[in-house]
Amino acid sequence: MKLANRSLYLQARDMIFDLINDNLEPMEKIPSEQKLSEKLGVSRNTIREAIRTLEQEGFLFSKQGVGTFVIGSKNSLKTNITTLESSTNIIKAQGYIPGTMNVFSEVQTAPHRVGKQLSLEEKGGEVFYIERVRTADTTPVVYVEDYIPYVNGMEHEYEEQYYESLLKFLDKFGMEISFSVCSIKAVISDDKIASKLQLKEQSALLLLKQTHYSNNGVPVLYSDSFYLSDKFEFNVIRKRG
Amino acid sequence: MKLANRSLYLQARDMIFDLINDNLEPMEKIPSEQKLSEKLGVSRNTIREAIRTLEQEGFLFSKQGVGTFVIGSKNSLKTNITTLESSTNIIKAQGYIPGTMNVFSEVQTAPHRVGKQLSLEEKGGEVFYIERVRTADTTPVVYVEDYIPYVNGMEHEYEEQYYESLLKFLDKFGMEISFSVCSIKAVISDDKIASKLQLKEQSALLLLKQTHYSNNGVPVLYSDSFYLSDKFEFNVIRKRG
DNA sequence: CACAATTTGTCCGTATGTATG
DNA sequence: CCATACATACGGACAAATTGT
Repeated sequence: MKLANRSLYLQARDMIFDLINDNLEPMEKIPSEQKLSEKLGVSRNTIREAIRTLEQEGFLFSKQGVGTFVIGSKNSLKTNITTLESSTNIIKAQGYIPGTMNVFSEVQTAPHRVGKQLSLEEKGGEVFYIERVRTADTTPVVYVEDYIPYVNGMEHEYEEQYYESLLKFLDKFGMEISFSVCSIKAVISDDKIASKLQLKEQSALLLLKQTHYSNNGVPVLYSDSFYLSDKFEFNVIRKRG
Repeated sequence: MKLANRSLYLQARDMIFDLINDNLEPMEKIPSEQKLSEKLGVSRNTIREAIRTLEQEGFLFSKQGVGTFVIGSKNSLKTNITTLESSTNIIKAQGYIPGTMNVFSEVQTAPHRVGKQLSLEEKGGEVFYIERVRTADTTPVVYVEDYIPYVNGMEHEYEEQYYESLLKFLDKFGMEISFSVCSIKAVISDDKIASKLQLKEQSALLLLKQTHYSNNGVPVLYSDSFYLSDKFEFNVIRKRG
């Protein structure tokens, strides 16, 4: 009972997801696990996996003895912060056309706080530093500083084609990102950031300080991302412990 | 095989959690599911449930074919934003003594945006409004505005003992909060907030706009919380989709 | 108030698939 | 090719919560 390159429970997730978006309203009850199991021809456990996934994504919640209900559909939930997405996809998700400006990069010695996060203390501590401004419909909306543990010749590989997707660039060096540990802060624009983002007055920025890890648990990227808060909305479902 | 009032997999979770905090360093490998299954005398499925829970809490990550590793221990991870906690607990978690100042409350007509979130359009749309400043070691750190669908006589029940825990107050009215849908923004302090939080200069604030739901999926509380960002750190583990 | 029906939650066992070294 | 470890999938059984009779 094995199909496609997408596991059964993810196929079930997709079907339930479509059901939510096409036929159900927020707070409406979805069919029972038993019914879905029969309807989709998979075991109840597989359905539970699918529902669990949609719960984590913030679309559903379950109540023992009662049922499983829709929290929000595709359109009601914007950017879920627990899902690690490229700025490109985040900009797209908010309905804009993404672009890139003012790219600057160089090989440099890692600042102390960055070296610490990337475990570069012993070795020379060199990083490939990249600075970018991302735009939405040509308006600057995000300023990002990336620090990547330096690999010889890396700077020559970084070409215009990679401006838009750092993730693809990192893949080339066997640094596939799996997850990030993210600290969320609010800051007020200083002169540097105001200039980068072409701000006329002081603005509130959402700062995501992130250490990204490969699927081996090795830190492969540290980044500070400054999002213009009036243009962006991050969401999260918080559950009582 | 049923004990206590805490399910087996949660007991297993607790034991693995202790193992992490007492014996293991970040990025270290924990024993295999098989070993843990034998050691704790439960099925591998139950161990997987426990590990899954700790993954969601941001303490572990697993890699197929390799093992499961520690991301951070209790002390390295501060406030995980995906866990819904009272301000009281958040302040405690950051190492301060919590307090409350400037409590103001009244029954009022719900502002439009609030009424919409609480589905109060039809009925008169009255809410019990509460304004509080929370302190950490007597320094103001959070300003909160709460809106609760009004129940007759509610304002007379709201006494000093509930200043610290709105959750307990809501329990009294059968409005037990189960989860919240939270939108994260950054804002600059305006005159009102500056006065409430006794700020001398413009400050960056982390704004959590939250609609809280009971375990029946009924919205029972809308709140705007303004956290002084230099005092607080919210964390989240973001995983690639 | 008691009881049954429904629905999700927990737990077990087993088997096979997939990734890594 | 093999051993190890996690991932997926099936099946069954009973527990716990809620709702209706």
